[in-house]
Amino acid sequence: MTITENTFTGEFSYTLDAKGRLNIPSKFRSALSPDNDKSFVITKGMDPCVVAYPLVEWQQRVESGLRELSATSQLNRLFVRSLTRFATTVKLDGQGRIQITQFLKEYASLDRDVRIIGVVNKIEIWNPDDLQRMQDLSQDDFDLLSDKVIL
Amino acid sequence: MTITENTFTGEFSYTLDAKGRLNIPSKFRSALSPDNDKSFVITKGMDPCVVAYPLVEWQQRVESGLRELSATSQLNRLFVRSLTRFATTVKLDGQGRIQITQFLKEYASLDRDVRIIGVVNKIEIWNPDDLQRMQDLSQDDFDLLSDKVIL
DNA sequence: TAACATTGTGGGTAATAGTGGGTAATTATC
DNA sequence: GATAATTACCCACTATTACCCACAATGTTA
Repeated sequence: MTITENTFTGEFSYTLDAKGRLNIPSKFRSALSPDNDKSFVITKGMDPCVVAYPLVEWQQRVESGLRELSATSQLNRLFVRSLTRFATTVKLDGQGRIQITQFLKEYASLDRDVRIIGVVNKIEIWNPDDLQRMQDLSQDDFDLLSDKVIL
Repeated sequence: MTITENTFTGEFSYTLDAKGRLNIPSKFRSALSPDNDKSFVITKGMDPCVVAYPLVEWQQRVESGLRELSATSQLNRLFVRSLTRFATTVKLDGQGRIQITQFLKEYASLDRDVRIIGVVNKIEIWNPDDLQRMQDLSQDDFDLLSDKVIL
């Protein structure tokens, strides 16, 4: 399998059932490398959505990054707290679903229908209405960033 | 084999069958280098068409660039989302066909008859009517571009 | 020119994915 | 420590997808 591990793309519609369980798209599950122990870390996104990192991605990129931030700066302390406070490790059940915590459901106003999108190294879980309300990039913004990728 | 790998040229007419499958021209399939694992990444084009990149092309040019962008910047988040949301990795089936997602079919208004064109490092999939409506370049346009390429 | 291989297209069937619900195990509450 | 609430695990159903086989049309080779 040449597909890059722990890399996610695409948008999918799923339903959050009465028990608060949410199916993870099969494509995302198979992209998850085995060392993740079928686990994600879900937390509050910077946008009004839930963000899910593969467990190792969270440990290696996020946690270790936060470790480097000096706690003498109040800004740093607030930032670290905002990310870790609501972070929970969740494991896929036999059917490939995860459990979304009550707090995160409310934060992202997740009801029954949700939209799941892959954002390269992590996954975002949105209320469809909120996602649609997100403004598009202007051409100027796009031009600003277009040297990062070659389409 | 004298053809350059992962380089596509020419225009072809194909049909999207009832199951949403689309044949990829044999010439394009044989131009696809083995490390692509017979896979493309299909996504929304800037024009009203579907664009398909060889998997490694997408990984090297787009994905790796996006990975470097810090998600603490809102602009970056919008940018990454706008590129990955509509991107799906698809693999050729035994007959050399790919599956076009519902969203992309609607976006490019693809019905039964489609036109597939090679655009150097990627492939575009068009509704024949839309493609015809695209105007050709004028001499002025050519002049504007003349310092970019040497023909 | 006849035999053969390749290509584009269609369809049947088995496997998989998404969803829902029951029950036992675990955790929380009083 | 007993009871209630929550979670984890198992089973089940349906729709979709992946895989296989088939065939006509075209191109290629002997």
